[in-house]
Amino acid sequence: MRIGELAERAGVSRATIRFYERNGLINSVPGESATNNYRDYPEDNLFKLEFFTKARDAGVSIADLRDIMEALAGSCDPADARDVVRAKVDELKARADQIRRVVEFLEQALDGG
Amino acid sequence: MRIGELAERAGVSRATIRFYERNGLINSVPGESATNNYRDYPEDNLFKLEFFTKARDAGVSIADLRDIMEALAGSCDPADARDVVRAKVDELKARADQIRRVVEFLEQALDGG
DNA sequence: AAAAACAATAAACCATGGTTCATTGTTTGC
DNA sequence: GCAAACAATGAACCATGGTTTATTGTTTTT
Repeated sequence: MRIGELAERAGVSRATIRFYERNGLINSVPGESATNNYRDYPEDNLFKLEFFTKARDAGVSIADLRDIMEALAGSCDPADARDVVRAKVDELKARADQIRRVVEFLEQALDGG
Repeated sequence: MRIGELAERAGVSRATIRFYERNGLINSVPGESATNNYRDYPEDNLFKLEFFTKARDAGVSIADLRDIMEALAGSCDPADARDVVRAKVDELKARADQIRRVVEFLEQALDGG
């Protein structure tokens, strides 16, 4: 599909898609038309973008997403891939814990105030 | 205490303290010396900075921290204050949920891969 | 066929959250 | 009393994560 359709279906802007592509998060192939150089974005980018949006919301950086996608794509040793992803998972869990502590503090402040 | 001591005890840089102060997160008073214009940072800033560090780590923005501190300082209606803080708590809980979902996805990817 | 919408590319721009630098003045340790 | 460390101020700088703005060319709509 073309970038506009992908953008609309994924709920992100075309500019964001291009930005992600520049940063290696998604990929496109040359379109089949000979008269233009429009790119074709395979269906799986839709799924990826949905994940990226959630993950970005959860505080995962672009760099981390790139690492994760590269690892999951199995470009290298699967054991290495697991390590990369597991490390990110641990970071995320730590972050969730941190949030829990902050929430706890704020709720105590509410009760105490 | 002076900025250097606060910085060291709170584990942040002096520049960060000045940045936070510019942004209304902490406050200082003029020092007692007549020969300089060094500021004095009351003890409670130490506690605040520890909270800010945790909260920033959890993804709370400077603007949110300012709102929260203003609300907790009880500058206005206590009911309003509760609302502000409760709203932030809800946001943080949503963020934690989001992280949980991302972690779940990544763990499934690990199991599936 | 002409206007409106879409696409590619590059560059500039923006907010956030700091950090670094330069300058000037103060205080402290030796 | 003199260098080293500390403080205040302001401005510049940096990374991150996008968004906006040309510019040029293509396609679709009417």
